[in-house]
Amino acid sequence: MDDLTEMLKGTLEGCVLEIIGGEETYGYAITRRLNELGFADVVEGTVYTILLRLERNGLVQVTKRPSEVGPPRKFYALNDAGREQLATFWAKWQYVSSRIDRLKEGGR
Amino acid sequence: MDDLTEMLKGTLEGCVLEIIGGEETYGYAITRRLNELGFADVVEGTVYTILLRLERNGLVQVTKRPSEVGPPRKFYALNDAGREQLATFWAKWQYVSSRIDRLKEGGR
DNA sequence: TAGCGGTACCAAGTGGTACGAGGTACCAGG
DNA sequence: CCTGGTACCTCGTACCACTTGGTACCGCTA
Repeated sequence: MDDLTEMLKGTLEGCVLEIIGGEETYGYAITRRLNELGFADVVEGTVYTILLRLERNGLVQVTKRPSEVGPPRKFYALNDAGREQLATFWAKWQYVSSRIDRLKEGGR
Repeated sequence: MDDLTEMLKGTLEGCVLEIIGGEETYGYAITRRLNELGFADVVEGTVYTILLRLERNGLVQVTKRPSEVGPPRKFYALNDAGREQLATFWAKWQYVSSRIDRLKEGGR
């Protein structure tokens, strides 16, 4: 599937939030996870900008831990604000996707 | 529902394409239609920029017709390239929305 | 021990898209 | 004549995913 980037705007951040909500994890692993999930073209640079934004907006708690196979990892976990933001994201997604699906099924 | 603008990026153009595909129509009416459909905050300026883009990209055929209740209207209809683009849009939407729904339903 | 591939992070700049604000103009009714 | 509805457009802004390029840690192997 080619070039989904425009369609991912506004949703990719929510996806990252959901992944972090599932378990405490770090940027490199999140990228791999997204690729697994079918977002094949999402690259590290993109994920890191999202993570920095989440941190800047106070939605995550960050913990640095050493790794045995490479440089130290920055683990991200949702805080209360993050969980709230995630709920809002899913509400918006539900709203938007249902309207679009309705439009697809012939309008009214 | 508040501020869906980021989530609409990349999908709004497809929605406009779908509306035009349903029947030949014009900018002002498309805006009203989107508002009806639940995209309440979409304003005329947004729709016009999309319509200009569609025209520039050669996806629509444009016909100007006088109106009895105001200034002349610019009617838009899909051409072959437009119909193809619309099909591509729905394929992408299907792809993206299914992956996101899967992520929502606990991952794998 | 030098180099390579995998792991892991970050920064600066680009391009596309929706939106805000404002302007023009046609028309009917009070 | 003036207001409100209809109908079009333009310019600037903000935001987001992406591109490109860089740093650095680690284990393996030639």
